[in-house]
Amino acid sequence: MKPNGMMTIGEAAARSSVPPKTIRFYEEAGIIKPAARTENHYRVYSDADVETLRFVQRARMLGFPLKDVAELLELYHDRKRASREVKKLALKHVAALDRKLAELTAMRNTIAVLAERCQGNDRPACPILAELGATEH
Amino acid sequence: MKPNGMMTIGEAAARSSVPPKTIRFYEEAGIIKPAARTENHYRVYSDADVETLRFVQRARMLGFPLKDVAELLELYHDRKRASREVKKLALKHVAALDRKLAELTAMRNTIAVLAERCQGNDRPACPILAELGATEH
DNA sequence: ACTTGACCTTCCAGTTGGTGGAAGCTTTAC
DNA sequence: GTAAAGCTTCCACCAACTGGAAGGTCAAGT
Repeated sequence: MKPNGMMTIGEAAARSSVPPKTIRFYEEAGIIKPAARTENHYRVYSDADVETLRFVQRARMLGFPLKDVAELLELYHDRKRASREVKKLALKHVAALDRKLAELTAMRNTIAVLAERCQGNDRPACPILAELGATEH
Repeated sequence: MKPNGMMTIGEAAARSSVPPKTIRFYEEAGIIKPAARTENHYRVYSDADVETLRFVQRARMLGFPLKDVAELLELYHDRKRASREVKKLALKHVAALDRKLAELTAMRNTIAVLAERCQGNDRPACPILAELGATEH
């Protein structure tokens, strides 16, 4: 564990697992505060900034949209937050994931069933194309 | 059932459930062949074109990426195709869907577990934020 | 001292699959 | 006759980055 220190974007990237390009993008997008600069315009990051970046990274890995990540970050830094707000965002995201899962599962099963019925040989007959080309539903 | 007839993009859109904008986009993207034109530059569609659009629409509803839709369409119009090719595309897509499903399911479960442990009240304590802000993995 | 390579900076383009709107021409309906 | 509806093209925008070009800076090696 190194003590507090300022670092360049490259090191902050290495420590947070967020690539430099993405850090700049988050800054531009208003997800994180603009970094301080050295006299030669290099961005400078503190350990606290790295923590923030890690937070963003974890939230993204859980699939939260960036807008929600920004809100979560605000709540994270607000000592007077109500956990109700956080839970609301989390449950909203779970609901969105459930919708997406249902959609993808339906697709997957439809195609898998069709593929199973397809011979997969040299001949043209194919239930997959037949289904896609069906005139009637 | 109307007999064969030429129609404008609006009617083709209505019959195929693919909006005019999207039809033009598919043409621009090379998914479908450029439509014939009248002397006043209006696009003209035949019943066969509508069939093609419906094919594209169904393939998209099953989540096939546009590139794969283009390939499927080519196979669909090739009487000498091997169903092997079609099946290969279908199984590749099933595999992609399975990967996505695994990813989303993992996200969903992680967040659901965290949310369950969150009181969701006025107070700031929150396992969701705690997890996102965790210094150690 | 100088050069090379690895950083950093900004800006622009591309990705995927469309959607919305502006500006302008036709055609249709009243 | 005129206005609404529908057609045309082109440009911009959504998410969430990623890649590359052009140029500035800095540390190390010779």
